[in-house]
Amino acid sequence: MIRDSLDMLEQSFRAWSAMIRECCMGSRHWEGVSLFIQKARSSVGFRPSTLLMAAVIKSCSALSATQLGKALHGYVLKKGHFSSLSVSKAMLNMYAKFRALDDCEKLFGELGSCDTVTWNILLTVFASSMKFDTETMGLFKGMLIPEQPKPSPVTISIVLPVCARSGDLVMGKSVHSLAVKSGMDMHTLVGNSLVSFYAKCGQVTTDAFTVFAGLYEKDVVSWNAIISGFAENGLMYEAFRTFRWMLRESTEPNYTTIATIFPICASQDENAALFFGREIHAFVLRRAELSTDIFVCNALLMFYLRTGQMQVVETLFRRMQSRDSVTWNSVIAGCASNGEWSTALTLFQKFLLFDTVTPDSVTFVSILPICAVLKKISMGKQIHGYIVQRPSLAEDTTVGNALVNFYAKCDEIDAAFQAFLMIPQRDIISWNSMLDAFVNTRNHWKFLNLLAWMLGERFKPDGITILTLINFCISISRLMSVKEVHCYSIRYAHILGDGEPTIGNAMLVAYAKCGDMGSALKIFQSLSGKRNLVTCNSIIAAYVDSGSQDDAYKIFSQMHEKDVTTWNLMIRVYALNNCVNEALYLFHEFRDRGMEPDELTIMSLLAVFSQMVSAHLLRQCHGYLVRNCLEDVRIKGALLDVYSKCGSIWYAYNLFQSNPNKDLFMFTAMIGGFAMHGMGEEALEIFHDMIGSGIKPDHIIFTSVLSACSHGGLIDPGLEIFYSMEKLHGMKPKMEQYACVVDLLARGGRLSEAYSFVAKMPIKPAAHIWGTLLGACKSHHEVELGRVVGAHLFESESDDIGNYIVLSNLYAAEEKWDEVLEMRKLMKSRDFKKPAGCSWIEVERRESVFVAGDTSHPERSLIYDTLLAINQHIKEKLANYSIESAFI
DNA sequence: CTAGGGTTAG
Repeated sequence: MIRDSLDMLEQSFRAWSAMIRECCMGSRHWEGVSLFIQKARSSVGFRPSTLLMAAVIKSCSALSATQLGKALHGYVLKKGHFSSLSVSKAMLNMYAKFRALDDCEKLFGELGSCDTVTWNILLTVFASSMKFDTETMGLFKGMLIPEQPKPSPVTISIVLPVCARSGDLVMGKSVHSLAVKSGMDMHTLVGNSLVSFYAKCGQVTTDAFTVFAGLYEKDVVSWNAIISGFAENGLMYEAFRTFRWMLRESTEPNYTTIATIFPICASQDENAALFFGREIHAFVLRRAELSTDIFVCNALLMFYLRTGQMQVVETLFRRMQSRDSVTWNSVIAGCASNGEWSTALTLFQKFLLFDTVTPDSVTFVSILPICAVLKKISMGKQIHGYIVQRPSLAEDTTVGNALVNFYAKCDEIDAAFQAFLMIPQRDIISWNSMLDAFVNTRNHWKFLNLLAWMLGERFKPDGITILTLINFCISISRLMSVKEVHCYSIRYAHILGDGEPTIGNAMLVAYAKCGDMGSALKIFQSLSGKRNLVTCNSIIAAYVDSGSQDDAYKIFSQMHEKDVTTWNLMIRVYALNNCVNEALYLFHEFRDRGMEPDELTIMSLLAVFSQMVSAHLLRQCHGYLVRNCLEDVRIKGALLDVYSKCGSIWYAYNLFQSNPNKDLFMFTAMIGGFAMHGMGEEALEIFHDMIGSGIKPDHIIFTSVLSACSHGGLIDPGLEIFYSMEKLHGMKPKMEQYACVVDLLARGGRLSEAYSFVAKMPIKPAAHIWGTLLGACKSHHEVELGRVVGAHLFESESDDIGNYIVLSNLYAAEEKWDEVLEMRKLMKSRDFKKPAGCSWIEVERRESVFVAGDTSHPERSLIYDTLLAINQHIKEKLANYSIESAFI
């Protein structure tokens, strides 16, 4: 009776075991594991076989169920009847898949005896974590001791990629010789790994090809390895040739071959890319097993994305039978790099609703920059919330980096730093991103602290860190720091190292911006062999900033390739130096070459029009802007500014009023316009409107509004505004604002008040402030104060000749001839000469220039007669009107 | 245990 029951139980156990094994082997992992747990819990006498246990552990590993895995481990230890190595190996594999390094090592240590496969598994775990390359190689060396199991071809193929990614050619070669000694080098697997290894170390044409050519039996992997080796080293032609050779040898390409050869096509120039790409597309279509393969379809998609053929992409994407996360990620990223950001976002939302595949780390790394570009801040935060809930995403370094950059680009520097702190394993990109964010937000101390922390953590700065450091130097504009970074990068071969001139370019810009043109030029010369467009544009920009128009033009004329930036710079320097004709001529040449102006071109052009005071050209330009939709707020601000400079203040005001979303620039330009036209009341009114609408004022707009007050004679309202700067807006006035107040008081005749204001200034008054005061003394006939102010002025060694003349004229007007003589002597001793007054006019495309005292113009008698007549006319008119009414 | 796809800093 009992015996029968036991038999029945035994039979039932056997049936259960069979069922569970069937599930596990048939990829019905969840079912298998659930059944197992159910049985193990309910039946005390259940003794699963070693084979069954191994199968269940494998399923658990396939399910990525970490907790369940640990429970199974506990169960195995408790039961203790599993003698075979296969259970331990399955367990090791499981922990390997979970990336649980410690558990793996512990388990490995507990194993009494182990075989090569066990070693291989442990090696795989170490090799897969990227951080333990030295440890992996140490482990491998431990295997070479005589009593340990011999390395197999698989072992070699595990350690060689480790050597490759740490760039350790010597180590790889010793692995190679080990393989030769043990006769494994003819093994295809070993050969393939060697080909990949040598190719990754830049030795494709030599070592890699020798190994490849010597392979006794080449499989499709061998071909793929050498083809991608050529491709990685930029040898596209060789890659293609080998691909054709492969077809001739009648080796059937597989999905990897296609996925390798397609990106090569895309990297060719446009025509070649499409030619080769379509050829391979056709090749794929002829083979059913390739055209339905998701790898191949993804490669196809990526090819058409990279060549910008969005129509084809759409069709392919729609027709794909199954899509995986790579499909979605490629299309999302591809749309973004083709500038179709909103499409990318829509696709992402569709992906979230797509239930069979879920977004992974790459999805978020791609989508966060798009949120930043489109300023979808709340969406980015929602995504952050989604990430936080999933440890596999939250612990991913690349996702963390993307979050840091997202917050940094959205001006949420604190959130960016929080995200940075949350990254468990920071890499060089994490540090560089955070450093860059601190530079861009001018958090100089935080930047320095972070840099110190980074170096303390033994992170070696790379080229991008250097670029960030250079930007920091520019930001604090300290020449000594630039030199320090320069020395550092020389020591670490960042400048002379690789072929890229990027760091040299940045260094050039930094020297120029810190005022050391000599060093900037030296860098430019040292880059001679590898200058690119950016190098030339940078040196031109440096010349433009220092006003050296001729030097800029010398570089400009020697450049065989120019982009919009090049032209913009050259047009700008002409505009800055009042060379309006050259600027316009250059602009026409630019247009004749079929190039399209951008915002910066227009800004330079507007500066030209404001020099020319040509409302007519300005209206033409305005028309062009409207037709080409080039109307961002900054351009509108500039347009408004130039309209008012050309005297069309009501045109400017209309433009201002018609703009529904006015920003600080708009208000600044409008107030500046009113200031220029002496319309202080109007300026004040819109300034108060602006404050009321919640826009935060900056130093520049205070300068504008103060100068409006001073030109409009609104002394007390001006003073009130000045004091509100610190009281209401918490801003410390700078030299410009002090100068405005001095002008305000002096112009209004409150000279002694102006003088005591200057005397009480918390910063040392600049020479031009004394100059302003002196000018006012002249207009208000204040000789005594003029003398005092003059003393201050010449003490500060001003080289502005205007001041000497003003003071001299002041003395002259009061008939103080001795002092006049004194001034002339002083001017002579300082070797000043007054430049001749000059004016010019353009009539029917011909320019006429007039210099004081010059009578060389062919039509001078007509001109001077007309001038006389006009003067007469004005005098008659003025007799009838007050001066004020003439300006209304 | 073995080649191989998509992403982030300038």
